[in-house]
Amino acid sequence: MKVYLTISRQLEMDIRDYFSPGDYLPPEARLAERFGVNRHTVRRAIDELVANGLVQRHQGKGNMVLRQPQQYRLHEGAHFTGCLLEQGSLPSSQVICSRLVTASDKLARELGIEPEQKIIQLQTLRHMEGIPRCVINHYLSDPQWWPAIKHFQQGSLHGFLKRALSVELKRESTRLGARAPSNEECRLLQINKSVPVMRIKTRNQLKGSNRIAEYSVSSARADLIEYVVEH
Amino acid sequence: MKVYLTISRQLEMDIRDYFSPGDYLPPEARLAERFGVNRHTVRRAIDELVANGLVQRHQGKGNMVLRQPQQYRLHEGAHFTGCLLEQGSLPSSQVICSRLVTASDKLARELGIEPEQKIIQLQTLRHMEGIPRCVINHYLSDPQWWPAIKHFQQGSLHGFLKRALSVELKRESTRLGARAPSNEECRLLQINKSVPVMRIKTRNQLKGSNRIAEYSVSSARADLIEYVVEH
DNA sequence: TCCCATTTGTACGTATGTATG
DNA sequence: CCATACATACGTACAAATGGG
Repeated sequence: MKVYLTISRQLEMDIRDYFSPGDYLPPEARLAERFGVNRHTVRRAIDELVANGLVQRHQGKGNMVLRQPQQYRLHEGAHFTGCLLEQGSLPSSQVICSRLVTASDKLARELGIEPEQKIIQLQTLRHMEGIPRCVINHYLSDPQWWPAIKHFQQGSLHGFLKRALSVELKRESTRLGARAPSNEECRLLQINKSVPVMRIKTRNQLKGSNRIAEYSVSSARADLIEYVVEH
Repeated sequence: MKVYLTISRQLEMDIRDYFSPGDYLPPEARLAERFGVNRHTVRRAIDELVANGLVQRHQGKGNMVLRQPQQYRLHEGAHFTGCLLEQGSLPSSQVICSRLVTASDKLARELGIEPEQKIIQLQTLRHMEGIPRCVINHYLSDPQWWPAIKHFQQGSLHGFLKRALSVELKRESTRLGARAPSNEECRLLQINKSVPVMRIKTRNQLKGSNRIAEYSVSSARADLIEYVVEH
């Protein structure tokens, strides 16, 4: 029997019984000592856990438990179902970071502005039942909103814009795709590369105008989220 | 710069220039010698190619090239854009197979019928520009349609139903997700496991009734298709 | 800022097991 | 049975990231 597979299974059981998501496994060196094998063999075993999305490696820190083995049966019911049109008005989002950036060519095109202009970037993360499920990058074309926006912490972005700036937004377009997650998405959503993310790109106009005020890209864990379209 | 990454990139270029899908790379030992590195380092480089779906390992035989690197640049423009609501009415679909099957519990639930009943299954594949992009499984709850349906070869299913059976369907629900492709989807869409598929599940009622007449599951290559939602 | 201990990441070397033809 | 080629496992060393003093 392959050593790394038996170790991998033992670690799975350990995780189930003694660890919680967010915990760090013992250092590889210690595990190697405990199992009486070389550190490479432990690494190979942990590779399996990483490939199965159970564990995430953090250089210099350790190997973090993402979730329990019995929880990672994908696509077996118990999905969350989101509404496709609620983007930006989600009440339970939390701001990860917000800053002024210069618009890339691509972003400028989406926002209908000239490249190199300053825009506001806002990154929010949405949890449900304590699990991060969706990360959204909002791009706002009007840098004059910055003094107000930088105090936005959590809740509904569109609600905040209305309250703080008397601005109302109207959906102009919605595009829908899927792809393998970026490294940053893996980190924020606590997944690994094998779990696709669904991506929703929306453009929102200022109400009563046809200028694009906001462009947002949402990435949702495809193993936990399913969207419904309203008819 | 990390050695294994530069080797991996060199191998990608070699594959593009000198290898065809189905070819075998030189043995790892030879590559190690050629690059002046240890065999483990070559293995690590090939791991990257395997993870990107470029190469498959065959113990005792060698490492087989699956496809060319330039084919797998994902999400770099030149997407096809589909409309989310056109399912079943696609004119350019081609029937892969059609048959009478017994409904599983899951399908019965979706169709609102009892399990074990006979239903019609229709599998269609949609090409665009010669590339298979979307495979759809249609399930029709009324087996009496079978004599007519079994002659359906290509075109719009909903159009055919209207012409041949005077039946009109109306969308009742649309659900949207993404996941890694099944083996069958890999085969039909000519992709490998690293390319996610977007899945659209729809339920269609008989017009003027609320019985579900059709349940369909569409799987589209997420690297080539983006859907737009009409407002 | 800098140093240091800890921990993961990369790279080398060697040996043996296992599948293929 | 044999040669070839990939798979696993041992060992060693140093690089790179992290966090605390």
